[in-house]
Amino acid sequence: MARYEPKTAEPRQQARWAAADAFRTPTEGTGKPKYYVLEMFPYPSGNIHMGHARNYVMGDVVARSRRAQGFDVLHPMGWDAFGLPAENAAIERGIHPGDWTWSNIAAMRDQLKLLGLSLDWSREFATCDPAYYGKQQAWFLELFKRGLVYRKDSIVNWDPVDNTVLANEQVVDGRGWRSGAIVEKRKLNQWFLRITDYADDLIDGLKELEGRWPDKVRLMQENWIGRSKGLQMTWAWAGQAPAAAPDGLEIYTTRPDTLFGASFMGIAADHPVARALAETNPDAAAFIAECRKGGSTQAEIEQAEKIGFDTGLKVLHPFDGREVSVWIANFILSEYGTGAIFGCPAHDQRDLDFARKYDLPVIPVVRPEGAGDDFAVANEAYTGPGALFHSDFMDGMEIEPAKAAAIARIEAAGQGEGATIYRLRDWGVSRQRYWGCPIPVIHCPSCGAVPADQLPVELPRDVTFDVPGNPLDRHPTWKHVKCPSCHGDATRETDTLDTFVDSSWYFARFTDPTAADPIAKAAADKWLPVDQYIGGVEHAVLHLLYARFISRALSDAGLMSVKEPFAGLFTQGMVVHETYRRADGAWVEPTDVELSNDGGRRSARQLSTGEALTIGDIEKMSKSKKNVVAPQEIVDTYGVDAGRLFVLSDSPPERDVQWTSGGVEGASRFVQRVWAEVDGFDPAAAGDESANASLVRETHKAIKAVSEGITGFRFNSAIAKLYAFVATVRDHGAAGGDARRQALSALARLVAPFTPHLAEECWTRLGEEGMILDAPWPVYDPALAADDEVTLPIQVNGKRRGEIRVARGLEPAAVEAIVLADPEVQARLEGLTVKKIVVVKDRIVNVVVG
RNA sequence: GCGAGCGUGGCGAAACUGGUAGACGCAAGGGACUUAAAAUCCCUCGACUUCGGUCAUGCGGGUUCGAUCCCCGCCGCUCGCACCA
Repeated sequence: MARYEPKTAEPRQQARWAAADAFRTPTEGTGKPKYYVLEMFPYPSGNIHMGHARNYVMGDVVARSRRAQGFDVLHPMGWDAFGLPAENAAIERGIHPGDWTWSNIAAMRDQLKLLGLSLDWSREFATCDPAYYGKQQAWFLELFKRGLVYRKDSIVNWDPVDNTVLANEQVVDGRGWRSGAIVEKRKLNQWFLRITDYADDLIDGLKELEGRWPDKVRLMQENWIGRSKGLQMTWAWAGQAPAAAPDGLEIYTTRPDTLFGASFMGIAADHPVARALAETNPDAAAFIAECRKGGSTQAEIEQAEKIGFDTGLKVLHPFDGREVSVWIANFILSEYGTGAIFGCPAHDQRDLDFARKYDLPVIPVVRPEGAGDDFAVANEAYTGPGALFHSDFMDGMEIEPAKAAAIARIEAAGQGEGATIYRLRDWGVSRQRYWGCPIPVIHCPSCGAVPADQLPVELPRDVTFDVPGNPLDRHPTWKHVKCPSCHGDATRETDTLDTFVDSSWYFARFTDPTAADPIAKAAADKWLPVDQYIGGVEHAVLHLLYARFISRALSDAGLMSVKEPFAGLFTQGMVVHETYRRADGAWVEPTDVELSNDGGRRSARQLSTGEALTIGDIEKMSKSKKNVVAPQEIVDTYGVDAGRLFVLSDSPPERDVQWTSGGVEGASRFVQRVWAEVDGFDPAAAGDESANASLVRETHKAIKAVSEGITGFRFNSAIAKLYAFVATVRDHGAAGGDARRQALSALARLVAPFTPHLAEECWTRLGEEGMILDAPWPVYDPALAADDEVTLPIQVNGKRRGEIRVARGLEPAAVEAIVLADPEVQARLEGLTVKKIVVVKDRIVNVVVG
């Protein structure tokens, strides 16, 4: 009997699939239902790591099993190829970002192909290809025409050394992540997409994804959009109105019921009234400067003391007409609501902290049940339920009715209206970067911003990175063009699009990647939505929210029909590994480590130096900690199938999996065992009748368990069942003939999604025609899986005391009789009174005694 | 601070909607084969035990014939958001 040799078998099967063009997506009407499986496409950093591999293997298990179940499967792959690292490579190594990116893509494609994934490579594209981003420019202009794209001044994080805007995530402790320079706030004219137009729809749509998206992700998106309902209203000035807000002070509140508890007004340091005051009042200017100095790190915000500045301005209370003073306060956010609030210290902790510091009145207006007129708050604001008091027309009302009453009164007086506001802001998409999709707009001194008339607007290749800043800006000719409208001298927009734009529609382009239109409607209508999307939870908000938004916007523009792009979402865990460290603090990679285990005490030694190592935390595989295992090494040592199996076998897919060499060796042993069973099959041996029947039963149980494990995304359980099933097949040495053939045939088809190369080899060895790829999924027959006898545990007062074997489906009354007649049970019950017997059919018996 | 999730052997974990806790794998121990090693195969493997049992799913209560699963209160860890009015 020959050992299974992955080294020869795997390339052999991959060549077979390639020769048959086996993974090309069926396009003609096959009459089969469609299934679109997609893994989040990678950034071409140059290397496929284990995290990628686990992600794509999961997708491949889904794709291969759906195919076997009779679906036409679309399973494409591409490259999210624009972005900063390419420019950094250009700056550091003098390579053109395009060359760097394309050579990385070539390298990664080769690595990916080793994994034996059932991908339709004919649909591959990279977002940095003008054939892709030109189409993106086309729909961008369509949204521009429809008013979903606009320009406005906005305050951005500006890195003065790199001369560029930084995303919030690129600012670490107030410094640029790359340059280390202190980040400035700068006002720039930027392009925005009106995602806030879709805020409600994006929240409401989440409801329909219940059960198909992780609750966590839906919740994160809901919080991110941050819808709140309240009252937007204007307070009239007492005395002379400041020029910056002649009509009064506009505020937003979610607690209009507490209006009678107002004791001060708070405005943000950036509020127009505050800024105007600073021009004439040096103290105010100094205070505002102080506010701006406040750090932006989390710890600093947490500890920041609430400080304020009394402007001397006063407004009139809308209900009782008293005067309320207006303060500039550091804890008011200028970007949220109107940048101004009314302070109600009794029922808001921040307001209370502020009021205590500046000795402002604290007026409780909501009291919990049972509290009297003397209800007061000390240093903790009361935010619980209760009834209104000290509140005139709202006295005695509960909070919700009081809110409605207050809003009605303000609306009747024409001082404001009920309003819903969002935390979500419009999406700023301008980046002062070369390696991105050019924004296809031409600025004309007389016509303004005009859509480019020639698409694609291609990036010029001849750029340099020797000076900081955007090379498009200083390119000698690229930006100088004629206005498409008046044909006068004009300039191109030199900002490029945020790379999240590139990834917000690629799944639609995959349905027909060479179409003349950005999205080929017929193909998109056929394949979308993506039935199963798989990727990291780190994209829970940004990427997934942007993609949902763009799908809605493009649908409304008539470019596609599906508003909710991902019908099913799965977020997979990371691949983690132990870390090893030398006494001098240097990290050591696993290939240079020898582990030993002395009666449970583990120790590590560096192979190259012999030095003792400290075994450190288990962390995400990363270059900096050197705890990386390359897929290539695993393929070389154990074969792809063992690696594919192991990344899914040891942990539930949504959880992190710890890579261990012992684990992958276990997977490799399983591969050998499967092969040994198949290779040792002797069709001539008929087998023993009862063993045959038993093997058929076990086969059908395995089909059921593995099938359910795969569809339920419990790959680890499915694999455990496969391990157990192989042992079962082996233990049924007395079974042969058709029963054994069926068992092995089912085994091969059940392992196929996980270890496809092995499965093909087995298929051929079993004498089957063609490829297992085209074989149908084994069918589970409940009648064949059922045992005719079951084991019933017998409990006495809930504790297990024994068991009996009875015919399956035996009625409770009959079971009861058998149990009571059982001598062991009788011995146990001696001297006791049986109060009750609970019999759950085919499950358990519980005798309750007193 | 707010929100969500998770706590089960030495380790990763399993247990379908409340019904035999620890499947499967790793590590460990013992044995077979071998001149030896590797590989492979077999056995043991939650704790305690007077060997009949007893205790065990973070801790303390509750509901139930029966709780890893449901409810209440703690403790711990992880993640997300973070002065959002």
